[in-house]
Amino acid sequence: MSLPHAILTALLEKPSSGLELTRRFDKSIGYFWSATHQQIYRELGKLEGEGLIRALPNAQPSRGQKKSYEVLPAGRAELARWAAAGQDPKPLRDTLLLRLRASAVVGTAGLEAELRRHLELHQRQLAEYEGIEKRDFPPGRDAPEDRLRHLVLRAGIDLETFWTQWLTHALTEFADLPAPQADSGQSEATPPGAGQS
Amino acid sequence: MSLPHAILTALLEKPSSGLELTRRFDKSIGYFWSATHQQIYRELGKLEGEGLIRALPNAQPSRGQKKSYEVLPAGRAELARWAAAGQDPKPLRDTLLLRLRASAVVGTAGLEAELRRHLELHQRQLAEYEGIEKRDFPPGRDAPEDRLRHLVLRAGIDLETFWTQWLTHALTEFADLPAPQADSGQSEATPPGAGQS
DNA sequence: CATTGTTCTGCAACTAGTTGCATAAACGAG
DNA sequence: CTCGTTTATGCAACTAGTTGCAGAACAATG
Repeated sequence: MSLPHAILTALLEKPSSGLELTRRFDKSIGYFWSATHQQIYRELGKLEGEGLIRALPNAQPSRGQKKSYEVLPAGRAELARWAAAGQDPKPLRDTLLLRLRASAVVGTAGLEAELRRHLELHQRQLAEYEGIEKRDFPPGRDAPEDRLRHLVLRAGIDLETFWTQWLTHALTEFADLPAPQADSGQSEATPPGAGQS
Repeated sequence: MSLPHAILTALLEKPSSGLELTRRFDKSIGYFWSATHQQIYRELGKLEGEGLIRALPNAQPSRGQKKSYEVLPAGRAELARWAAAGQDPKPLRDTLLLRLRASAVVGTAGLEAELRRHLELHQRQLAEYEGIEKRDFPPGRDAPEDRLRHLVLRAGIDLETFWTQWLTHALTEFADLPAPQADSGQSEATPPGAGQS
């Protein structure tokens, strides 16, 4: 139940149309809460129905016609309420870790390349974040809202740093592993051409 | 599409009934892929239907009666295929960061307590992981599968470490913020009792 | 002005995960 | 032996997110 609030935040920062929101989600906001344009349109409709936002009056409402929204007081109040409410962090869900664990049973074949690929992706993302930091947060800004936004960006940077370090470490571990077998489990006569679904 | 593979992994490590699986998901596997017992039962049914696992013959099949499963060769093959296949890391989705960003617009009231609470939760989790590390991975083990499992645990430890550090940093930032206002945005006459839902 | 491509909006169907509850056997206590 | 509790299995309905596609306006071009 966070997408509506992500949209409210984005609209408070700047009133926008569905497509503009989509683009902004692809950039800054999407870095920690991604959404497709279909989700966004659907949610805009709901939010309007609930009286939390409204279409800007100037643009006329017809299909294929740009329609911008702004947040109403009720929307702002709801966002404030939600931001302060208690919410537990939801447990991690990571397929790479899962695959690593599966590999402990079923063999590490092919995994190393995958680790390398992920390392590269995370390095790229890290570089992008650091570019943003240099551009948007030069030393010596301290409007409170800048500090908060910087804090969020820091989380992104530190997370990507963590992943690149962990992946690098994982790769060195792999380097001196016995050798990638197709199956290192407690082999119980797995026929070579066993097939599947 | 990872739950079936998580189950296959768990069953390869040790054939189990639905409830046993549920318990194991609450512990080790659930640390990076959580699942409820309903999900697990549903998925066990599907996997059996697809011929990837089968019920152990000894136990009789009646409701309320324990029924254990083991992985068939086809299941092992499918797991190996999946573990080696390419999968992009899916983008971060974190409500706390989102709420922090919202707070930059709508005011930081109540947020500090929430940060503190999360800090405590992450510290607790970190302590638990470290306990497991001490217990299950004493120095000097190097069976390849132990190394892999340790690597996964390391990821958990390092992630929790990251969060505790980031949250600590965030709290010091909060300490010298102007003062938590109910609304620090470009105030446009937000009536105090504006509403909700 | 018909044709084609792009921008912008949106519906519908599907997949994955969650919540709430139902049922059946097993076991212990009165 | 029956009543309540625990263990174990499972269905059904709901929520959130994803995928695939389609339609309306607008702009460029022959």
